Amino acid sequence: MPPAAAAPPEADPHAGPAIAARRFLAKEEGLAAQLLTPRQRQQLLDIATIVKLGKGQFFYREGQEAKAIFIGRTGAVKTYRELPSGTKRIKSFLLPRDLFGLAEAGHYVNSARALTPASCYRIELEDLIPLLQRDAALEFQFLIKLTHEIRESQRRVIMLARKDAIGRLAMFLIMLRDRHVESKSRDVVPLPMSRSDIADYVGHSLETVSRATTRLVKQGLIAFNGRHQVRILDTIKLERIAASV
Amino acid sequence: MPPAAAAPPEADPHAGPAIAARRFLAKEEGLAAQLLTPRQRQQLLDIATIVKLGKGQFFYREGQEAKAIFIGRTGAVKTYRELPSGTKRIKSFLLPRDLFGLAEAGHYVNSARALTPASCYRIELEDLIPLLQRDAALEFQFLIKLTHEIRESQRRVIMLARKDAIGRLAMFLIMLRDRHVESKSRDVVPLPMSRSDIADYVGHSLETVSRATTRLVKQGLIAFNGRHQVRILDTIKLERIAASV
DNA sequence: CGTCATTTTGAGGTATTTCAACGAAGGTGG
DNA sequence: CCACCTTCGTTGAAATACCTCAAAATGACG
Repeated sequence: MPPAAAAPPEADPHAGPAIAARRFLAKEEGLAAQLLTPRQRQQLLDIATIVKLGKGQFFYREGQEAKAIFIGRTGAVKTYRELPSGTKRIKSFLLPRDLFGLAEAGHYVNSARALTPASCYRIELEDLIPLLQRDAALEFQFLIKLTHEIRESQRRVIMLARKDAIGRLAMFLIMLRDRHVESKSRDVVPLPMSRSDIADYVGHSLETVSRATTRLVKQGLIAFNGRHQVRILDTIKLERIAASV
Repeated sequence: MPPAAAAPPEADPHAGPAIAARRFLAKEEGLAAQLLTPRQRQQLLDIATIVKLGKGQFFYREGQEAKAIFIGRTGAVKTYRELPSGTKRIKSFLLPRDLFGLAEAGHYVNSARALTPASCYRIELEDLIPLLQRDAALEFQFLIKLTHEIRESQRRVIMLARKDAIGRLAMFLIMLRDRHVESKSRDVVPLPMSRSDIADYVGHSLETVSRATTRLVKQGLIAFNGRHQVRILDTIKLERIAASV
């Protein structure tokens, strides 16, 4: 999606919430980071600390008191929830610029763990809330972020509604590619998560995902550079598969 | 979920957005209608018209220009999207108090159709936007509504991740029961939608859903009063099935 | 009360899951 | 730096569950 043309939220001091409403109701596109003014960005940086974690380490765990929110900076993070049965359900994969750490009733509802060495901005709620109180436009940017969550969730519903393994995988790959905007070659997509994480996310067994990737490779649509990097060889066909709902 | 204890948003005229932020970040519970002050409610009623439609009629169709939002009043509504392949994908079922008609780029992204004779409040964006501009707290109530959408979407993801038909159906029924707060007996749940709508929603074929309901009936967990009303006979067991992820 | 759409039930085909074993990769310690 | 060990990924075969096609039964509606 091309970024929505949007007047800077701070153009009119009274416009913040109002524009917010209009945007929400119109479901505008746009990542918060892209819409932040330089000053807003600086304000956030001023109160943010940078947290660097090694692969497998936790930013926070399910049930802990939620004192801060996080924004991806480098690397990749997954959030998930342990289920009574012991299995875990992946909730989402977070890349740079993604906001995570939203809580329910003051506690984190899932755990956030680094998939690769990762660094994130950590912003204490204690510092953030007063800032948002003063800047409705900035607050709005956070709300925009939430709409992002809605959309991701809905895309995932569409994906999960498909019954064929290859279709789901194709959608997953396309989704990942579209989120990974790091210039370079658009068709080389990093796959920082494990196959079993993918399986969890797309709602199939690990083996099924493995077989599906193998089939895509054999059909010449994708190729692997190691296990954690895919190169999309035939975008057209892959997109066709992903779109053929 | 019990309604969140919340100070009236209008207590402090400047508190609107700030409280909004805190609530969002803390993911408080609560339906907009429950949090609206009498005055806000009246303001909305003043600009709302009531639309009554017969079963099967459309509140709006996919692609139409979005000029108004709707809030369920009586009856049930479904929103769905036609897919290129001709099948339709149910996006959600709307009950009284539910907000729907959010647009993307000024147009409705799905169609809204009455499942039963239904009436809804219709609020023209033209009238709503200025009102929201004046009342940040009211605006916030609309945003709260959106978080509701996030949550429903996420619950659905959990449901779709399950692989067994009975489990999905059980979750669906519990979900519906929890949304249908109409006092009376909590265990009699109206099922205004068709089996094929359910099938679409839970991501299975119509026949599979039918077989799953039959099995639940034979196990004595539920019983039907006609096709559009279920009575939950064994809440404990049904919830156990729904929860056993 | 009859017609039509919806739902249920049945049987066969197919895709995924599960169980199991093998192979590859990554991490650790010697 | 290599060897070992553990984790992760691939592949195979059998079992299971769902899907599709088809026909009968139920219920809705005029």
